[in-house]
Amino acid sequence: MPELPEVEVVRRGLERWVSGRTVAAAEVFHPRAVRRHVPGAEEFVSRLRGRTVGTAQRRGKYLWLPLDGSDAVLAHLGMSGQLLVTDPGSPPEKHLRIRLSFTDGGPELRFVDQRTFGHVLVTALADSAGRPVPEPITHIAADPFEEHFDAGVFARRLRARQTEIKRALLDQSLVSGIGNIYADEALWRAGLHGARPTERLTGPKIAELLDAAREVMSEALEEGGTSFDSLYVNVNGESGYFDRSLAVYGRRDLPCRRCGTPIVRESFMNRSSYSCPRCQPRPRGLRTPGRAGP
DNA sequence: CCACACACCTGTGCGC
DNA sequence: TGCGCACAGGTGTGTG
Repeated sequence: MPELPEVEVVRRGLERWVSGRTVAAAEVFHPRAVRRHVPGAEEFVSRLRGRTVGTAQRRGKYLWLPLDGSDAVLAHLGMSGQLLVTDPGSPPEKHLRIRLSFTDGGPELRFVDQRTFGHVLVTALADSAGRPVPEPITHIAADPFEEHFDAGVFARRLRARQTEIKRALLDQSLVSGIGNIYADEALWRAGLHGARPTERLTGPKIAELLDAAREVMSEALEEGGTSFDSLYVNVNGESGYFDRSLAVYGRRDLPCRRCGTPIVRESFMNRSSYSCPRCQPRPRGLRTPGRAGP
């Protein structure tokens, strides 16, 4: 379940191991892995041959490798995607989907993905929110660590939404990089229940929430990325498993680290939300599912 | 334009 | 032992 910190760990790995090298050949082992590459798998392969990779880039949960010229290889890891740097001769992984070899005969880059929610494609770059990004992700908002991220614009757009705060945090067109785990953690730090209506949040509270999101993701990044199962592996194949910094996620019935109240799990958007019922009281009245408004 | 439900996937763990 | 099912959940698409 890679979110921003995990993806950043992968980006750093790509920058170290892949940037500056020239692709000798690409192979696609599963068509679903390149389903977003509109011209098809064969074109994907021919488009990559002989191209030299620039400095690895990231926005939110998306990664890309600029190519000489004006396009880039774009990747999203989805739920279970991994980018592995491996010895050229090593045996194929069970869920190996794409392999890139390089002209220097050095390590290969492999895209391995069990659940096939992730994908890779080659695309042109376009301008978005102050910098060039791959065309298919121009609708993805800047993440909170980008230089051009505008907290004022974020607060204004957030309050204009008629929705709940956790939904908004997960909306990558509003702010990118935050997934289910760090959304819960940021909400806990800010003392907000995920069902709080966005329209009634104050400017200072939104700023506090944004700071909390930045903090929790920075801390996870320092620890090498967080993930809740063994599926997430960084670019060198090492597990990014780490959960010491998590205060609520996956901690049902365990004591809140702030007040000791047992953490509760609630179902939300077909997934789990964890919160402290004392530190993060559920809003009363309006837009509580199954209840009439005042 | 906006909000939301749902499809897309596979492996794991649990109850019966 | 094996079967069925809930669960993990990010994103694009379709619907109202």
